[in-house]
Amino acid sequence: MGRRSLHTAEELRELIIGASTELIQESGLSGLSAREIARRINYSPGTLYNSFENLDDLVLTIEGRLLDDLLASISSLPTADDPRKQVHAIANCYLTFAGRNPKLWNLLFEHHVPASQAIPDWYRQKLEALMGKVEDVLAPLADGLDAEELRRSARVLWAGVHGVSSLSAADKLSTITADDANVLMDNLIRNYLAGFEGARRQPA
Amino acid sequence: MGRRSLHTAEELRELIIGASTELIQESGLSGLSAREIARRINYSPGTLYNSFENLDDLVLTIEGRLLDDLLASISSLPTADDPRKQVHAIANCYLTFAGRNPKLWNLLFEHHVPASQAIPDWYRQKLEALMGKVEDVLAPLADGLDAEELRRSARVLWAGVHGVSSLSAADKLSTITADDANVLMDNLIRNYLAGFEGARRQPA
DNA sequence: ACCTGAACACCGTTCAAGT
DNA sequence: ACCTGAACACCGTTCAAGT
Repeated sequence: MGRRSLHTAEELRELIIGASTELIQESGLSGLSAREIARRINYSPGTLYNSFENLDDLVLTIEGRLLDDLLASISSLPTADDPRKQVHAIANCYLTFAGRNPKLWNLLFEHHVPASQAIPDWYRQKLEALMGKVEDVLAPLADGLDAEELRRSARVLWAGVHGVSSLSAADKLSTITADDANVLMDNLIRNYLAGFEGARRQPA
Repeated sequence: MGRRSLHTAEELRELIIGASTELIQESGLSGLSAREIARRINYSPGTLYNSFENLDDLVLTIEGRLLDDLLASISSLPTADDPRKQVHAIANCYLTFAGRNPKLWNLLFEHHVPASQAIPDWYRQKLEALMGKVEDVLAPLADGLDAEELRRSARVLWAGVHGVSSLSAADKLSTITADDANVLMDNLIRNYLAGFEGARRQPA
């Protein structure tokens, strides 16, 4: 039929992202298909390739939005009196965010950019911004620790939060006692912070 | 052509598992396909369905072998004098194991059994055995903690180790300073254990 | 009983052809 | 310039037919 121009390039891009997001929410990354996206927005499959290089590109774009949204959530957290509570609050924010839409959140870890191509710079910057938030809340507790160790610890804590969140969501901790993720998360933060705060007194 | 009986049912099963494992090692779960497996073992695609219900069933079988292998590795670890070193040793074992074949190891977390069907009991038992190992090394440091908290802590620590291992392997921690996973892992265990051991002195 | 190969209902991506 | 739809090279799974 040729050109239709029912939507601007920008609108079309949003249409595609919207349909893809819904598809993933319904049935995960494996449920995403170019042909099904096209069906849902009433365009032919080929059209997607005017807006995105390929499905990987599209998925990476959606991942970027997720990171933005989480950063916004974390940024809008009220500041607590106790710095420890701040750390718990961030972890809780992560947990709530991931729990609100598990399949979408999983995208960040299920989807691997082919080893041939590098992770884009804008993606790395979003991660960096998120890590910065964790460093910020950890900083008041890190008195006496050098910057590198603080930086490292923020990443370790983040990884730990991720580990608890993803394994308990996937039911891969074999928790017969039905510990929910919140309890596990609390255990992680509590114990990790105790060691972190005590690090000055007995250096490794 | 009809029946060939070049291999017993058991041999055929192993052939399929072997080819699948290689395929995953080469190109991950997304590189696995029934047709490609069949090509490699010189059978027709349909034959796979005599040995396995479907690809999910096959993948789950491979996951089981992985868990078995890791359990064996952990079990053959020499006992150290310091219980803390034992914990580090297990984490290191995990890291080495995952690092030796990242794409294969990733299977355990990329692959999700469809929500419709339950995780098989034998799978859960393998996880349980692994968790038991962690509990065992944690126990000497847990004096005064109730069994439930020990159980919980083993799972939290395991999740943390997993988080560090997987995020750093996937380059998703945005570690500009090239901290390798070992350093991050050491940070996690050191800080977590400090809190864990101190838990009796200042209860939550 | 075991295995094949065609069949069915799907994929991602490209690109000549149309407007 | 934008979009289509056919084409190409793939999928997982089933099942009648053959030995």
